[in-house]
Amino acid sequence: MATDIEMGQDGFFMQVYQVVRQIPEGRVCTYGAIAKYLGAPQSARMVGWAMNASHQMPDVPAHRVVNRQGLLTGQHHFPGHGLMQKMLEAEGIRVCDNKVQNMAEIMWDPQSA
DNA sequence: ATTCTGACGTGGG
DNA sequence: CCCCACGCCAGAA
Repeated sequence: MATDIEMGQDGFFMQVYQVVRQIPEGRVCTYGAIAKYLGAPQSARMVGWAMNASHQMPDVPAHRVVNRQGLLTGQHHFPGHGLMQKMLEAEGIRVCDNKVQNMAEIMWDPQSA
């Protein structure tokens, strides 16, 4: 029934959540990488939109999802100020000025998983 | 119903 | 370097 989240494997959102959930600790992923992995490289926006609803999803480390530049674009959506960066740094991720420094090294690609 | 915006990415000027 | 437009889909006004 559609009263609740009936998005199973057919739901684009759900697919995004599952991918994000698989992001290992200390690693980050990009919206585009997820979108591309799902076969929608042009729908990176939807990935971000899905993340917006991710707060109803358990074990969805949205803080590990950054944009192509490695910028913590979703930082403003997190409770508290600078929480996202703090969480990333807590995992050993080097962040500076709201941007992941060694992003290329910690970049986790679902396709490679 | 229409219009705009949005946690993006790519391409063109 | 900066600015603009397109695509993609969903949600809010």
